[in-house]
Amino acid sequence: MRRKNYHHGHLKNALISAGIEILSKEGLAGLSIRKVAKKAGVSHAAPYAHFADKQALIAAISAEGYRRLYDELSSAVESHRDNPQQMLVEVGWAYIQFAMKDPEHFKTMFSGVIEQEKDYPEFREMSQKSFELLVTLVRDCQEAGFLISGSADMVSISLWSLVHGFVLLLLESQISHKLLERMSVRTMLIFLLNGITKKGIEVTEIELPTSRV
Amino acid sequence: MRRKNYHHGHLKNALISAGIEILSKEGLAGLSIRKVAKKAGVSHAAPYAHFADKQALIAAISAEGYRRLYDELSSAVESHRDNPQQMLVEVGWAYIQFAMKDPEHFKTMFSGVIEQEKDYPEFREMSQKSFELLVTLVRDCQEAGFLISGSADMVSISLWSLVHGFVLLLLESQISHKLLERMSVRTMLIFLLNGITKKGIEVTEIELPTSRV
DNA sequence: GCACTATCTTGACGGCGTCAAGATTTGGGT
DNA sequence: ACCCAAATCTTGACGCCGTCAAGATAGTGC
Repeated sequence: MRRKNYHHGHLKNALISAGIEILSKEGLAGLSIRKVAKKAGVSHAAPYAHFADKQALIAAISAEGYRRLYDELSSAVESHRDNPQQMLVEVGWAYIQFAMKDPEHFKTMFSGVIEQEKDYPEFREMSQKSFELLVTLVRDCQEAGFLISGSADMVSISLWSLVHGFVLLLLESQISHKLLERMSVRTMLIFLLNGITKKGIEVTEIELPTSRV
Repeated sequence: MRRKNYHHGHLKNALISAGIEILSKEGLAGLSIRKVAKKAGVSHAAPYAHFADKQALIAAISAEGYRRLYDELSSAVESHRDNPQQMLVEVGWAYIQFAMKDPEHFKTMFSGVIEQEKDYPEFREMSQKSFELLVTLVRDCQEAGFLISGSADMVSISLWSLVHGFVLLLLESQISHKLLERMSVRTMLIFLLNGITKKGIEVTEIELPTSRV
């Protein structure tokens, strides 16, 4: 892991890791190639051996984010194979927790990359994988009969839009403070999901003041 | 309107206008104080007489965005005072059109400003006004009996999250191309809204290939 | 062991945000 | 009418930034 001589060895990954750290501490505006390079222990132009430009580094950081998000969503699915209804809640909850754990990384994934017609294949591939996971989940829920009917693609977009929009409004402090005092984020999620499920989802957990996020 | 002598006269507004133009053409990354100053015809440090730093300029640009968004939403409401159901659709549609007309400006409004504990009063005030417009609309729809029941605040957040998330995914090209070929954005909006209304919303307009957005 | 390629360093360029010092204008109080 | 304080704008400077070109160094295949 240490830098011995001229060559680093795993510089590309080191740069991505350093970038994620800086991003989460200082935000996208504070992320610079030179800082990333310094953190990885190389000179200021070394990153250009691995990334065409700053955009490409941000794309790689975003792709890594999608990889982590996919893992979180997957394990939420695995933990509730038997109960599609709870699975839906837990996947939504995992999405929200992922976003709140590292808001800057999450926001960058969805607003820092796509410009012009440049293509970042790994980026698009990982994002597609997550969406397919959601579509499968929706189909299960529809077969179980408690989710609204309609094209699974469109229902998936509904769910994704709903949770994605909600967490972004949350991160941008657009959800009123008063509301957040009365209700935990998880309860809000359940309210949101209840809106587009046929049968209501039970609020199984009593909301305690200490559990508020 | 012209620059005659030393003093500009309406520099603050000129800077905001210039900023919006640059933002919409070159994106947030391409927005610099120096470019804005040049476009307004003043020296590179002149903006500092009106804005504490770049953040403050971006906040002002965002606040102006909220002002315009509020106008759009208001006139959508005014046009359909008699029919709450259609009003809901048209307000959502106005939101989407606003975002698609100037994506960079819209995205900046929701992801460029809030950092640390800084407060930009006009920014928050305009955003709150728009939300209150939505809450009023929701109450009307609930009284008309076709929107799901529950706290008007929470239902408003549901609707806002849904449409906001959807349009952001759209702008970030996260909605699959195949889907967009089969369905217009307006039809998708109606599908989304159908999910959380009691009675379905009629798709009154036949979707023609040429009307696809 | 040699040539080729990938990787990394050094140095330079213009653009950036920001600040300090000074010039110019405006406006209120007398 | 005048003066002075405040507001507004210019000029010049600083360090940081993204990027590129030239060159140094290390690994790789023959």
